[in-house]
Amino acid sequence: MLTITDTGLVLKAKLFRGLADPSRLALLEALREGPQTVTALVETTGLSQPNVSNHLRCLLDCGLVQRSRQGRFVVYRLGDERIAKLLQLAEQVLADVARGMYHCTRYNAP
Amino acid sequence: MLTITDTGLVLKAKLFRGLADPSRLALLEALREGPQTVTALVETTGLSQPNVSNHLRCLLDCGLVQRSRQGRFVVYRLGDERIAKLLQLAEQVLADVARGMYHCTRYNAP
DNA sequence: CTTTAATATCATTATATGCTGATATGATTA
DNA sequence: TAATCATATCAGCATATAATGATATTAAAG
Repeated sequence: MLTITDTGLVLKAKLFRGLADPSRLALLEALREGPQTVTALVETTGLSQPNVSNHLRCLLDCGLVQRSRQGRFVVYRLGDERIAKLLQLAEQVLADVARGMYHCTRYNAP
Repeated sequence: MLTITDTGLVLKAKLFRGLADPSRLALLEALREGPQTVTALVETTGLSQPNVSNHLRCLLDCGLVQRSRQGRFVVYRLGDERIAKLLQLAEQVLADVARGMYHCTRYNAP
């Protein structure tokens, strides 16, 4: 019996939920280009600064990004190369499944 | 500027949200073993029948699973081989990031 | 054609979560 | 040390969504 409370499943769900938001995806995609300061990420994504910090904190807690301070800036980078691979694989899947996704009425962005 | 309303980002977020729930993951993991009827999935996962049907509908709309009728049973299977690859890659990432995920206070299952 | 089995849908509820605006912290420069 | 820049945190609101219980649909069997 594959119970829902199984730790592996819950962790995997958390990982995917980290990726399941357009704002966080925008941040991760931006970081695919290379490390960025918060200010740069705010400009790149057009999100508010608190919102960016919130999402980065979330991604940091989950290990999806790392950070380091440089003077009064904080630089974020992807936490693992395979995060980029996950994003890439998702793109490939979407290339075929995109039509279904597009018409899916659930999980619409606000 | 990588705006949040960018179609690609929104679709990718939807794809990940399809995977971002323990119940749906349990269903997908079960289907990794091979095609299954709804009844079998209910037994395997321990979820209620309406709940399973709801999630399967969601996964179906998004193209993550396919279905076909066999007598009065409906058999579901994964919609694309790469779905399984996504799940596998996620497992590998988790092997390294699991500690962070485990302590992440957000996205806790109900 | 009536009954039963298998699956799907619906309304409701409770919870989770993303966003905003205000504010706090931390680090540099004057 | 005061002022300023960069980032983080917090409370509150609005929305999204997962689960449940009841009910509808579809198909086989008697």
